[in-house]
Amino acid sequence: MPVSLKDVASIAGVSIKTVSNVVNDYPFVSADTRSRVQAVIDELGYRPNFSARRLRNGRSGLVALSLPELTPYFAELAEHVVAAAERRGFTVLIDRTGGERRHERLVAGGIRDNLTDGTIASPLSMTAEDVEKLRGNHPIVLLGERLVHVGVDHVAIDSVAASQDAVNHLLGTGRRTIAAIGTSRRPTGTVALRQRGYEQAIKAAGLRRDRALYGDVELFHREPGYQAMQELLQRRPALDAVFCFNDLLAFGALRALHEWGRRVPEDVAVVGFDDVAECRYSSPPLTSVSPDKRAVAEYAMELLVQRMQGSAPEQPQEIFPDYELVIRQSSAAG
Amino acid sequence: MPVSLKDVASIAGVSIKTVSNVVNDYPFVSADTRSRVQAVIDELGYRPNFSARRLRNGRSGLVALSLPELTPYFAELAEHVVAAAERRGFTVLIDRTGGERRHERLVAGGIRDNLTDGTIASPLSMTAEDVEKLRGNHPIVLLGERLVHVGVDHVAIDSVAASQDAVNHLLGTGRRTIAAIGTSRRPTGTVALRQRGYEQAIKAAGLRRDRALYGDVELFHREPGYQAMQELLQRRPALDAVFCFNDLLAFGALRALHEWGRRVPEDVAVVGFDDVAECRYSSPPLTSVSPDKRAVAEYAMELLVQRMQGSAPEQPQEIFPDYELVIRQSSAAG
DNA sequence: TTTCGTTTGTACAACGTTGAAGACATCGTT
DNA sequence: AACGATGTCTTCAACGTTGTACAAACGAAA
Repeated sequence: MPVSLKDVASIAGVSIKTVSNVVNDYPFVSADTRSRVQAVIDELGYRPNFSARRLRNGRSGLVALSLPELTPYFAELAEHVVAAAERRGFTVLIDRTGGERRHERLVAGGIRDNLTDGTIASPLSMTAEDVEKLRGNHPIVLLGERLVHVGVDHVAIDSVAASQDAVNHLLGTGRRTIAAIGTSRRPTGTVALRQRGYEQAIKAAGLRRDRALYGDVELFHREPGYQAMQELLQRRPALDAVFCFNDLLAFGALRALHEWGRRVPEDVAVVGFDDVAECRYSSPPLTSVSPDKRAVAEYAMELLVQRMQGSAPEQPQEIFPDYELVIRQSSAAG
Repeated sequence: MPVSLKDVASIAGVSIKTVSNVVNDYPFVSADTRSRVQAVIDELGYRPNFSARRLRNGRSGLVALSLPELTPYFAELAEHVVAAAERRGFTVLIDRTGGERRHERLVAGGIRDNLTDGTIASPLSMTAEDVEKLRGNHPIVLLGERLVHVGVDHVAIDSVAASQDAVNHLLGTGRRTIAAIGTSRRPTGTVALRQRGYEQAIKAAGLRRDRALYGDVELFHREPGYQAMQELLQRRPALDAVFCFNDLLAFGALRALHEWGRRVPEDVAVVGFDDVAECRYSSPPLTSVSPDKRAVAEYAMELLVQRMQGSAPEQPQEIFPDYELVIRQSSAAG
């Protein structure tokens, strides 16, 4: 049923290769032949067979984007990655891992049996060894915090500095009892860095570290943020600020604060991380660390393309795109 | 560099086909041979070549999900579609069309040169003819409102009834001056249906249609919702309810109402559409029409699989999954 | 022992495409 | 007139896989 080069060739009265040449804009085809062949192509509605092409020349033009889930931050990032890929003639295949290590390992292995030419991954639970062992020679670029000692390119903003900036901003508006939501007993990856930034800022301000101000959390979603905020309010009713490790946690926290009758920002200031679109419309609008998502996507694609072309330097690259703290009402001076 | 069947075969001392048989769990392979071959496969880290397989047997195991953009509703829907596909052994390739007709037409044509086995699409600007002409015999299932007279399967909740329910609910809490946000001068697709539902409910309640209560909008985003709400408040300061054609518009409207000092729900009730996660955390939490997204995704995949297998009935199917109106604080009795 | 059926393995061709290499005109030079 | 250069098109092989058809080995039944 599908139309192949052969069909076009036989009708146009030329060889298969000539049709192929027309399709691929090979220069040495006479205008006459070209238009004649093109007419038949249009007539029959020929479309190149992707698999055959890839089988022959080893490139699929596909790039995998592997994300834990399609939450707002990742969705916004994905939009930028798709755009960046399109500019370079690649198609993005978005793979949702659910943060499961088994699935993520599959991805590092070249996703679904070498279907794609390269992978941009934002791993949650994958370990350094997983990446090392499984990627083989499949080009891969990691988004988000670096897994220690992994010889792989990666692109991420400086989470420690950004977190410090966020907490310093809270300190600057006179807050002194600053909680954190998104912490963990055994912090790894992103959590470890943001937690470190928080602690360094607290310490630098001469405040003491208070474990009761840590809102531990399993997932970076709204509901856990809501829960954590409630627990914090029970333990430390006098807290006057919260730094949330991502925006969703902050939205949950805002709801809890509202229910407890705490005014934001008068009683409690709140800062988030990621600066998703929702920040501008929450009540009150949320102050947030805003990574330059476009830059993250652009750098990631650029690195990946270099790897795929083999034009990248030997040693793994690390890129830290810009970020800024976007100050909104949720952290106005109390 | 990559390991092929040939490599495995030569090392294991069997034919290529035997290795293939082991890989594909072909029954008539002795346990002995099987384990020996499997050992070599593991040893060499063999992975089947996707393109070669597809070239040979005509199936890629890929399904395209074509969406205008990765806004919250589509992102949530995508999660469900990915899950539904995974259950059936398919991988989803998410394609972001940007709502551009040119891009959507590409998709209907079998996305990127028959890379996928089928397509689930949520078209924005594609016309009936586009679909008819271009899909060829590529299996396709449409999400969202039906394009008139298109002979293609489609899955969507009954938008007219759902909109009526939403407006009736507002009427039931005593509201009488009910605006709509998301309308259009020349409504098509989703907009047409929701607008019709709104108008029918208004008329059935014996109220008169008031063009000044229509908040026309270009995009279903937060910002246009915000703008539209402001204009409505200028034109009809006494309005006591707003029905928004999706949640993002409603979030924008909430912000505008807040800035104008209108209390929600006391002064103005607000209802949205889609019931995205954000609804439960907005201020106040947003009443919204909640489509059974899981069912939408499940039905769509089921239909698509049937089409791909050729086991679907001749005439195009239409499926209307369940929905419910989830009532939250934003529309509590004023 | 012969015969037949079952189990296990192999050889071959083909899927649609493109790179390499070459055939064949045509044309301008010498 | 012979020559190479150039432009245009073709032939051939190969990418890695699997369906088809068949061969070999084996055991059981006659």
